[in-house]
Amino acid sequence: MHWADYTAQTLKERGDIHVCASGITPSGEFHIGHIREILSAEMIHRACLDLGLESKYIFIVDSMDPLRRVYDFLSSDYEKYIGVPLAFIPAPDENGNPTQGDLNYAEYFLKPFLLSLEKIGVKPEVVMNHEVYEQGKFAEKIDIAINKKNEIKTIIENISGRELPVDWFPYSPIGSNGSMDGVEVINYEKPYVYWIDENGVEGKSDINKAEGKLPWRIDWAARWAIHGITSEPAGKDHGSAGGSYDTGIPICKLLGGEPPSKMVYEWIQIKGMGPMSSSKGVTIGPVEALELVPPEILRYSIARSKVNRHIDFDTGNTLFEMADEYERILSEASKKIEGELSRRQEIARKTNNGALRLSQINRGDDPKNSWAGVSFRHLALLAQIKSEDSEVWESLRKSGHLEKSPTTALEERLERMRSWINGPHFPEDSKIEIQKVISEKAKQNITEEQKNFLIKLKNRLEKCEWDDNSINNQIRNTAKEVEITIKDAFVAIYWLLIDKNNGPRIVSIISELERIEVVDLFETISNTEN
RNA sequence: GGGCCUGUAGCUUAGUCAGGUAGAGCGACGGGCUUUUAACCCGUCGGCCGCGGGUUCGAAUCCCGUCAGGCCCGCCA
Repeated sequence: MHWADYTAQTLKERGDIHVCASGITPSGEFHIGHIREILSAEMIHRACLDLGLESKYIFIVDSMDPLRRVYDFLSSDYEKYIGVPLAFIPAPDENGNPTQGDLNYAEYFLKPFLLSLEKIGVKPEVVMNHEVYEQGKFAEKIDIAINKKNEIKTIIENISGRELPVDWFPYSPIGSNGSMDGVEVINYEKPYVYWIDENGVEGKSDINKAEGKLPWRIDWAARWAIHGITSEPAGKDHGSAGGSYDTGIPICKLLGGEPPSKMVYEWIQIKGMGPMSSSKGVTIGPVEALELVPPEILRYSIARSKVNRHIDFDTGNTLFEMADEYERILSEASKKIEGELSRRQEIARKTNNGALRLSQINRGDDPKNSWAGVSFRHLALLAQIKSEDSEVWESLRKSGHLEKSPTTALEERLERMRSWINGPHFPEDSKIEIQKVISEKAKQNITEEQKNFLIKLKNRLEKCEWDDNSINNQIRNTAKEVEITIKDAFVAIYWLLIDKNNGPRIVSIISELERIEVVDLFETISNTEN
């Protein structure tokens, strides 16, 4: 059974109404790791619906979280905003300077991310956390937290093993300069928290407004209660013993809520580069990813892995494998079952089908409609030697991959394939560049005998039938005639045509090219000294 | 120091929650397509399931121990 279905089944025991949630702090560019946060919850949500439960999916944006420090992509002008909630800070421009517009910092980073989510079919109910504070929905929980300050302190200290300062207070008010840093609480009289900030200014914060916030560990527990969250997968940073999930559970109960059961997902890493980190520039943005990877396959990359396994996000060779795996599972799903399946095969099939189902952009879409019918590898090959899409379709019809017109799924694949090929992530060894003239490297690698062969071959290619069969025959016959091995003959052609000593079946490539193009290239070899 | 996760074929892994003869993909190798490498098709090889103990008629699966790798433990999610 797929992990999302399994989770949904577990949730069913708890009740019939569910709220699945994700929470992310918009402190910088969103990256592919955040997609896992989102999709883990969203897939559970879909699985709940598929199980006949009532469910909604909310995406809580931690817009009330303060700016921690001046990140590398920000100018030093942001110094003054440290400690200020992200919703109350102006968005940066492309140079990292604060802008004058209406857009705040949180929205600035959120907006493009939401667009990407739309493309992968995620339609969350977006909750801006600072608005929840503004609406006074946190007030009751803040009041309880302050009244039960010592109990909460004990929970945090016992479970996390961390010692809190003597003047610790379960609410951080915003001081006179807008920052929560260095503000000391001096009194609480519902609904006001009285404080003195680092400039010596005194003031009060109304807990019914966004004039301060709960510290993270309590904030999280409080929102479970406020929104009635029943499922919130969290990154493994929260999952370790004594982490915020562990303290959140008893705190949530203390605040009168029923916490979700703990679920921890592993992180996505970029292959060979360790964990995703905005500050180190080790990121692939969802926007960038979606330019390369079809949306259902991006979803599949999350759906196929169990939550507790880390994912190596790799835009190189493994992308070929993953995309082809998607196609394969898809075609297996529609195959008729022959004979009895063993229990294990049954499980595998169910899991795969679950992954396919949850990978669809729109819930309920038939996975079969996303079938492209061509492997990524083959498409990559064609996309590189055919500049016009129509030529690609023509070739696919010839090879029997395509009957009539390409499906939308296939058209979109080709479009992304082209941006993948032209971008920096396409694997070097999969690149095929048809040469216009013989390269220096090729000259050095081609012997005198091979050169003779190529010149002879050119003459024949000028007039032979232009199909795989006769081109191949010309090559073999010519090789025989000049007495070089078939292998040497092909190696020479590879060097001339693609500047490498091997590659895909070269005859097929030649026949896909225009005769004139090939002959012109062959022409350039006769002018070389060896 | 505390804890989490992972360890199954060369590589990526399924199967572990519900114990019942170890599955798949890729790669490699071989073959087919009058063709030779990365399009298509078929086949073969390949696993003391990290190691040691225990429970059981039976363990990859449960229990204990052990080793190895990855990761988390600041109001950073």
